[in-house]
Amino acid sequence: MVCQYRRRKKSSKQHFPVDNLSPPPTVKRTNMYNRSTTSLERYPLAELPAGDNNSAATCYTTGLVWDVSFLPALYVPTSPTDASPTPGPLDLSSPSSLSSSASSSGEEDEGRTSDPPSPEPTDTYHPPQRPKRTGIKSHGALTEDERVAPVTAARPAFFCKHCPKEYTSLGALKMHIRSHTLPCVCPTCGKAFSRPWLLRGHIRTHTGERPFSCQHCNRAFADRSNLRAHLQTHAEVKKYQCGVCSRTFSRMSLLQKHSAVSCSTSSTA
DNA sequence: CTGGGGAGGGGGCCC
DNA sequence: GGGGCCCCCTCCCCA
Repeated sequence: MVCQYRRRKKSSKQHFPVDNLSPPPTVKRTNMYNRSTTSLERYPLAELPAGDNNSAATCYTTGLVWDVSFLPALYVPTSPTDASPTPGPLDLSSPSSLSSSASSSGEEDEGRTSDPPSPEPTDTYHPPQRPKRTGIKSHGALTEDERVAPVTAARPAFFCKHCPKEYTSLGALKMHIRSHTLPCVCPTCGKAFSRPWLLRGHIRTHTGERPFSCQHCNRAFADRSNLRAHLQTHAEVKKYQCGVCSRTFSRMSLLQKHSAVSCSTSSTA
């Protein structure tokens, strides 16, 4: 018995919610580590130059330069030509760590699952490009999943060996590594998840449980986020607003489509 | 084409 | 430090 799941791929979060009703996530998530780039990517569209949405995206991307600007403090170019997909930091401490089964020997999955049916992440993931670093000297006694770059006294960097992501705390890195090792396995269909609550939510798809109901229409949902999205349909003013025509949408994707089609000409003119 | 639901993922916060 | 939960987000599919 195989659960039929649609193939999903996570793309980079590069959209810009226009949240007129609540502070942008960047306000809420203030102090932690890796959210910075993502938060920057969520720069509200309405705050971007309204005359050129495409350029706005470009400008926004350019805005990442701000984020990148502090990276030299963290990154050490392992070589002047370190643009190759081969991640330098991974080579520093354990050249064979990549070839070894990191997920099976990592700190997370061992003993957590009997036999995760999901393919070994390290077998399939090919790190695209490790950002260049400054100050990487040596790695301490971490698991082979974890690499640390003692770059600055204030901000040590831990980064995942499975992907280019980096963290300033080991706990955050370990949390992230779970997304690679997927220690939580559905007993019904065998699908693996990174966190128990994700698994619980998935199990609801089997049981049909819908604990989250809309107070307006009594429609029930298995996922709170979906209920929240649904509540947007009841709202007169939706969460995402077009910076050009001020029309609001319940979903960012709808706003994007709208901006690309309806307001594209006016926004680019 | 638009709007909405379903499912899933990631990071942050709190305990 | 870890677990649980939350919020936000994305993608796919369908009406």
